[in-house]
Amino acid sequence: MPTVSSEELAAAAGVNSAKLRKDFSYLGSYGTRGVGYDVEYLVYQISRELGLTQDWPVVIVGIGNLGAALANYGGFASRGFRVAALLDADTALAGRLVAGLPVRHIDELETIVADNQVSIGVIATPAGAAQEVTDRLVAAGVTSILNFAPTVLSVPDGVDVRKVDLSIELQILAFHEQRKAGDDRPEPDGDVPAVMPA
Amino acid sequence: MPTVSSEELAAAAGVNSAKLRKDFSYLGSYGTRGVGYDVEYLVYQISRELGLTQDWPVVIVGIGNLGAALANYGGFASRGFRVAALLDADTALAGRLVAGLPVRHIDELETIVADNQVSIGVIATPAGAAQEVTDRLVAAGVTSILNFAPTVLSVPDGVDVRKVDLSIELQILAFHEQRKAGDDRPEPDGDVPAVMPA
DNA sequence: CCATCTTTGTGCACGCGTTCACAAAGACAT
DNA sequence: ATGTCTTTGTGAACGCGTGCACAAAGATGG
Ligand SMILES: NC(=O)c1ccc[n+]([C@@H]2O[C@H](COP(=O)([O-])OP(=O)(O)OC[C@H]3O[C@@H](n4cnc5c(N)ncnc54)[C@H](O)[C@@H]3O)[C@@H](O)[C@H]2O)c1
Ligand SMILES: NC(=O)c1ccc[n+]([C@@H]2O[C@H](COP(=O)([O-])OP(=O)(O)OC[C@H]3O[C@@H](n4cnc5c(N)ncnc54)[C@H](O)[C@@H]3O)[C@@H](O)[C@H]2O)c1
Repeated sequence: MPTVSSEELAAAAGVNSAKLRKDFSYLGSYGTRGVGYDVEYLVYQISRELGLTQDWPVVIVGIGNLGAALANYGGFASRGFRVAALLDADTALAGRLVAGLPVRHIDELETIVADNQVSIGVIATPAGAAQEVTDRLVAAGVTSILNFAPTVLSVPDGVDVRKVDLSIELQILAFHEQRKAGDDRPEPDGDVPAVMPA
Repeated sequence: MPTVSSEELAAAAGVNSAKLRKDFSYLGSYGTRGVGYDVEYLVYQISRELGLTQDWPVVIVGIGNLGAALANYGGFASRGFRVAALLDADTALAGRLVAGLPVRHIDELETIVADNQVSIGVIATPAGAAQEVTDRLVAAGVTSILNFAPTVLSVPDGVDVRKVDLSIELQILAFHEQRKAGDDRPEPDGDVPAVMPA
């Protein structure tokens, strides 16, 4: 039986082995003292706890540059996500195949969500349409939204929203970049704090 | 002079006002007791500290579905980022205009990075090419990388990498989704922990 | 069956970020 | 000027996640 110790896993992940064991302990006692963890069983338990053993249908709304790129992304299917439908308001797009799926009109949203029991929606529309699309998704029964539009969405309690914003990612990089440059070239005026958390 | 209090800002941001004041204090004492913060001056100081007052040239490598979508993203320029060049290995793409910029061949990478003092690179190539592209970017002088390819990149010390992974965003949503569903339908067998950190 | 050896599971202590609470600062009115 | 009132800036307490350290579990060999 192939096994792995918390020490090996911790080294591979670059974390402390005690933290790893404590995290695993929240899922139950799946290890064998003196031996380690049964790899296959551990993978299954973690997958189950993370929700990877079930199939999650998702809809993508807004099949423009970004929406099409997302639809083509293979990492989707390989992690248990199935694209139930691609939706767009543009009637000229309707029926066109993107990543092997036909683009359907936004007015089919309610039917598609209900028929496929979709609980996760991806928004790749322009910012101006994002709130309206969100409201329709929520009304149709979607309770998790991944938002790529640069807007803050308001949703009722019980609905989760995650926002992906390229600008913020770049700003974080730029911030560290500035600090790297500043280390050997301190600001001449004293308005920069002497100490600041990293 | 338009001002704002830490209490107002905290309410708007949904955080504790003391935390907000302490955070601001790391940038210096820009507030006036009994009044609040001068909005314009505060915005400038925060912008400067975050590196938003300077112009950051970036290169995007891999102008496929995703790379083109990123190049078209307007949020780039509005936050002080300037796309210095679009690079791709496909010679058929060379010269084609994407978002108003010509696609240039990957072999121009070193020259472009040096000429424009590019310190930030965005990788949107297939996973198989990402490490090779990274190595060339780093060798050319890039010290911050935003990676969209589903691979872990290895870089020397001093180089920052941020990874954007749609699958993980969806997995986080799916995890919470599963917990929502599980609240009213507890698992019959006892292998689910009674308590677990949110 | 007992001894030994490895590795888990976890109590406890430490450190850091968050929050409380208040003295000091400064605006503004009288 | 002096007093009052608002809001900052920060010392101190609190809470939580991380890491240490070790007893208990269980495999393995004699
Ligand atoms: N978060 C990021 O990093 C990032 C990166 C790039 C783009 N974006 C954002 O993603 C969104 C899409 O970008 P894009 O480049 O694909 O834009 P796009 O214009 O190419 O595509 C938008 C699509 O949405 C459709 N649409 C418009 N209104 C709609 C509605 N009410 N219902 C359904 N569909 C509708 C349009 O027909 C179009 O096909 C934009 O908001 C953009 O700012 C975000
Ligand atoms: N992180 C995410 O959420 C997410 C989403 C979608 C796609 N992706 C990933 O982004 C990457 C790009 O996706 P895509 O759909 O645009 O793929 P794509 O195939 O449309 O584009 C890839 C581009 O990279 C170019 N390329 C290949 N090798 C290169 C090299 N050595 N140097 C320079 N350019 C090279 C190709 O010519 C092509 O134009 C993939 O790795 C994909 O898995 C990530």
